[in-house]
Amino acid sequence: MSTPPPPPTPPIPPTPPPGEPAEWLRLDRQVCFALHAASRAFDAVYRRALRDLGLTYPQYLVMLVLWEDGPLPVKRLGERLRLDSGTLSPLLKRLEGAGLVRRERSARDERSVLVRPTEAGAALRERTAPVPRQITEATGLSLAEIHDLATRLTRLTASLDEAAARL
Amino acid sequence: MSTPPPPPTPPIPPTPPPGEPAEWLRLDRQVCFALHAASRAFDAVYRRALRDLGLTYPQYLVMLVLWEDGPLPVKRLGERLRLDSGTLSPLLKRLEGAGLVRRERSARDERSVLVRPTEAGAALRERTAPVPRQITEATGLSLAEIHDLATRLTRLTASLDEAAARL
DNA sequence: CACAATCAAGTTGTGCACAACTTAATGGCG
DNA sequence: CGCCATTAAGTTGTGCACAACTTGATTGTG
Repeated sequence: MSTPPPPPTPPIPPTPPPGEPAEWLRLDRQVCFALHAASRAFDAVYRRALRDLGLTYPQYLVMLVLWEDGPLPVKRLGERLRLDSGTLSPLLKRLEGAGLVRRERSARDERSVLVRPTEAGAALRERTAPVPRQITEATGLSLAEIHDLATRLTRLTASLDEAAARL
Repeated sequence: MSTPPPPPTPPIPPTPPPGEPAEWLRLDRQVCFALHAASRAFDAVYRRALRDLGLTYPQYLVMLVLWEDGPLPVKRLGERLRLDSGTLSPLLKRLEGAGLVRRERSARDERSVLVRPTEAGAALRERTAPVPRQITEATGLSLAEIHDLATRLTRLTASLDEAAARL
């Protein structure tokens, strides 16, 4: 290894008051560092929780959607997960290589490719049962807090999307 | 571990309340999707804000640290940013190729490499002045809300790190 | 009907992130 | 002193994410 795995030294002062416009730089730094770090920390926890199942975190998200919604065209999968074909195509190819999904071109619309869990893919669902609990426990948050956080983040994402469209 | 009182908690979620353990799966899905999506949305906004400067978001974070702290060895940079040499080495090589930093091996400790902004790198700082404001505005949040969010995320990251170490 | 615009997937190229490994310098301890 | 564990940085390989592009099917409009 090259650097400490979890020796987090968040560059954040103990109690920085939210204040004047001059604080923008510092606050911007804080929130972007914090979100970036949180996202990577989440990834790390999922990686460990999923490693025995042979799934990466994004692959797990794909399987979750397929388990809940059933077979979907790549397009819809991308809408659900906010991912484009440039990301999904190779990811799905790997899932197919692992025998977890099948891809079949739609007869109705030859452009569309339906992604469907295989038997093995469906069977894997049971083995993921302990994962959500592991994750929620790892957050150290109550269910109410998790729910609140998810809600805030969803709203934040909507604002950011809107702003990105204007840039 | 229970976290301190969920601060103001101004916005009550428009979605159903958190409930029993049976809700874990759904909540886990919500929060992991939400955090993943928020992180990517943030990246997208930064990407657009920084594109005329020729910086990626992680490169910008590196420059921010160097601007604030001055020349640092790769090791310390990695501690600040939670990144290891496997990520930093090629990133720094690109920054050096762009003429924004110089890397010089320490005479005192031949293992260590000091990263130092060049003139051009220091000059770039002014051009990034509008970025923090653009980002904070894109979030649609008040400074107090941003501060609160950053605090929560930092705590969350600490919990996740601790849990990851146990897995 | 023809044909241009649109659309779904896939491909290519760049960059980030991390695990596992290598290399070289350092420091500690007998 | 001599040797070995540790350390810093870099390298390699895998996978995700996205922009820009290609290919082939479909749709809409004259």
